[in-house]
Amino acid sequence: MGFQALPGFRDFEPEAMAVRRWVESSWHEASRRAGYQEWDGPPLESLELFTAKSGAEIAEQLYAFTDKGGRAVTLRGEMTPTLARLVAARAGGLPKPIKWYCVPQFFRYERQQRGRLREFYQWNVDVVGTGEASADAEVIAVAVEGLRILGLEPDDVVVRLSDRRLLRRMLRSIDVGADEEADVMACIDRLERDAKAVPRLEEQLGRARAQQVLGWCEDASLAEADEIAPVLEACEDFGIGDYVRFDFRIVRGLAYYTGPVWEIFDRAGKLRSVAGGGRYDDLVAGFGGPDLQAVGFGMGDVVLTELLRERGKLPPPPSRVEVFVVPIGAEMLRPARQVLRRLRDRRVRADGPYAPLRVGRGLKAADQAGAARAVLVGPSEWAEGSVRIRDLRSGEERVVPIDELE
RNA sequence: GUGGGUGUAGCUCAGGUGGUUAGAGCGCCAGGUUGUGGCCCUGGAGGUCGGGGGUUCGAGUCCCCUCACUCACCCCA
Repeated sequence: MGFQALPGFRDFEPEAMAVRRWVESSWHEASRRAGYQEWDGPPLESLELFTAKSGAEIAEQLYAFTDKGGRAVTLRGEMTPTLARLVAARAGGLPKPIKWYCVPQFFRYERQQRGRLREFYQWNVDVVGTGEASADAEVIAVAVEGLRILGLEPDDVVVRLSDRRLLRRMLRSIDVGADEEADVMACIDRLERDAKAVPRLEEQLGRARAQQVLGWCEDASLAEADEIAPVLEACEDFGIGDYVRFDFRIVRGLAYYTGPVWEIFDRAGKLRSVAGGGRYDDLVAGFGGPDLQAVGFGMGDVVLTELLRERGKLPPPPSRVEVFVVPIGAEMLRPARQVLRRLRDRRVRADGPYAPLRVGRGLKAADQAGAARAVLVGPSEWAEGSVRIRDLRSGEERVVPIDELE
């Protein structure tokens, strides 16, 4: 059987690579359109950077090991600690708001399943240094723009938005204390996918209060709450109203969210979330940096690509070259190389055979390379300083002087 | 880490209750002759049937172990 990629790791053969680049290019495009600058950090970090905020247990989920210098290190499993580190070190000199994005590869030591591997690429977009709802809406709009560029529309995906402050306020109104809050939130978070969540909620809160919580999950009027309305309003302005919907059940697992939280799902609800984000105003300070508010999101390539495939949105494989040069006879091999060189100088993607071959095979190779045109370099035309250009689709041919070839 | 399902050529899959040199389609390569492709015809390469062990005269087919994939749990930064 030989060697194969480690579990949860992927090979990218040209076809898969083209898809990855296509997805990534939409991420770059959407980021740049909104004025975000790309940045990156090291793929290997000190383990402590990750355990400092998340606790030692996080090491179980990380590709952590001891390096040859005896340092406890880990492949990065997320970007937030690195971002916090950079911002903590440099924020003083940077104009606010800081609008940064990155497309790093992450590693997580977890059992793989659909939509979840041990290695993946994730688009991260963050705004640091403002608490305005307009920033929350903008990062959502940027995420949606990335999806839109890929051809995903409101009937393909939905942004479900809630707010930690609203959630906390509502729970306080039925006397859920700070100590029970985390457990109750965890229940709400899993109401959809876990049948046992409702009984557990009733166990924690009693039947009456649990019913109230379930009622909020169906209550659309909560979208008018002070915590939610400004974000929704700004989303309307940014033209993504059709994509965004208030949903009380969105909690997000992370403890560090402090305001709006949201996740993007496929409309069919068959896949894991495509993206998730929210406001984390205390995190930068928590990493020893200045007190800066922040908002951002992450979008992984794995679920997104599955969704695109399922919806039939993947683009056809790109052609390898535009032009294929076919020498007619062995003595035309050298002229064919010179033609290739001329084309490539003119930034035309062009290819040709290394060894003599029959014209029929040459045209077949041209077809397989995805070329739109074949350049036939034959003795009679070459003697007059010309080549024959064949349109591979229509079959039309014309003789063109080499000097005019481009 | 726990449990269920699956594992035959590059891809998609056939291979009743164990029986001779394991098959098909697609793809790939080469011919159908030397200046014209996509169709068609012919041929070829490619598999230690995920791996190891066991039962048997004989295992792709049965049993055990292991690895991988997959679904769920866990977790989801």
